[in-house]
Amino acid sequence: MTSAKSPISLYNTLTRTKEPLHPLDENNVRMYVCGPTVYDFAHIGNARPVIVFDLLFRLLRHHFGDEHVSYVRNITDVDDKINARAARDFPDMPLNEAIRKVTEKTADRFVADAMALGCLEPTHQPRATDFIVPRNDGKSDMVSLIGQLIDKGNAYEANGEVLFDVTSMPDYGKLSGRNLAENLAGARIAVDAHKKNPADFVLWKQSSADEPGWESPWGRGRPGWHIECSAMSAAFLGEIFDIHGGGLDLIFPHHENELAQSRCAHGTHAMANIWMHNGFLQVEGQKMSKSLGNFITINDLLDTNKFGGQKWHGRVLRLAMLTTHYRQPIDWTADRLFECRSMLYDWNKAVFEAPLQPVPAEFLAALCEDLNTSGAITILHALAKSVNAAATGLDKVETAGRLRAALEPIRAI
RNA sequence: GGCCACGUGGCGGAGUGGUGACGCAGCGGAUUGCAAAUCCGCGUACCCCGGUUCAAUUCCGGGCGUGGCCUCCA
Repeated sequence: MTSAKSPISLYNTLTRTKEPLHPLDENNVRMYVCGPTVYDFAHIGNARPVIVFDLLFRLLRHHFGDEHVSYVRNITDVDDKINARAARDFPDMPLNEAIRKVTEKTADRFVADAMALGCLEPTHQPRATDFIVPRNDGKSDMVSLIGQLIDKGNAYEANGEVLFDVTSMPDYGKLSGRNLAENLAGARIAVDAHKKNPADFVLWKQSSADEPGWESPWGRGRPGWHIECSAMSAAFLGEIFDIHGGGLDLIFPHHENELAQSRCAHGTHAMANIWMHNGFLQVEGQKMSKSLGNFITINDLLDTNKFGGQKWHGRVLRLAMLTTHYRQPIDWTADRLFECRSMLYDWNKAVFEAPLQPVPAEFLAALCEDLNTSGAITILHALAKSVNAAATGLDKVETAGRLRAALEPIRAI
């Protein structure tokens, strides 16, 4: 009776329903989340998946045991945007050196931001550049994966590129609900002459002498965007794992293509069993963009007065992000931050130094229901109220301990 | 144009086929020397139009609005 846990149920983009989580291996529950491309400081929109999936990571750890959950969040440090940024910011430096400067600085900042937001370090935080060419330890790599796809007839070489042939996979498009034929009929896709099919996407492209490149059977080049996640997820989580997460915008093409690559290369029926996607964020009712001047980085919020006229503690940002269900759109406003700050203030006051109690079951139950953070917050309010209203010191301490358990170890909120 | 979400009280935001979650702000009261803190009470919300139903905010259809994706954007 000690572990009368609620089952965890999660909304699966693949099936468009909420499903109970049945891990392939309860001793190693595996989750992969697409991390940042490190060409610029992470903005507040980037923070959403970081926080949401950290919450899920914590919930899984609580549920299955800290040692029984593997969470991989990659860092994409090879990308043409990075190259462009490096050339812009360090015009006098050799490109490779400039790139390293950009990616290291940005990646460090990202890791620091995530920590400030109360996130645990993922179990593994691989960098794409370490998984391009075959490795000494035999972990999955991009070049080998591409080779397998060619061997199996899912990819072809053309015009110096290696392309994935989408027609080689009968149910390509299932995740994003896209019908290949309809897409083609739309004719809004620029057709590259060397592609067999306009929807075919790049696995490997050649690099010019001044672009970063790695040796491969198809010449010196660099990987396409999607293949890195196929390689890194397989490297740490195997061919099929439990949960794959990311932002809504990644469903197509990124996740669709990742899934196609992995399944075809491995000959599996699935890449991940549950695909989760967080909703988008707006700032003060508007789409966030540099041209509107409302582009705001995590660092701006933590360390400057640019938003709401003051700095914000990471816990306030975390709570603000979780007041709205992760699949809903969220409007990021200063009012929200002020409100969340006062909520935290009230809870912290109620908690004082009470010894920890077990995490309240109702609280966990809310989170188990597809991360119903609003429901969980309601429980916290109720607990804080009980603490304040408790007649005896004993009740007060006990309830405060339960509140503290919800606030601290799980740091669900 | 195609596909997909979403639309709840002043604000934020869950949820549900049938007695108005929860929080913030506001108002009234209790307590308090005053204040703070705390507690109690107060709001008759679910975009519009049809349909199904004894009953719809909740299901179905249409409309309007907002947002997203449609090749590298979380």
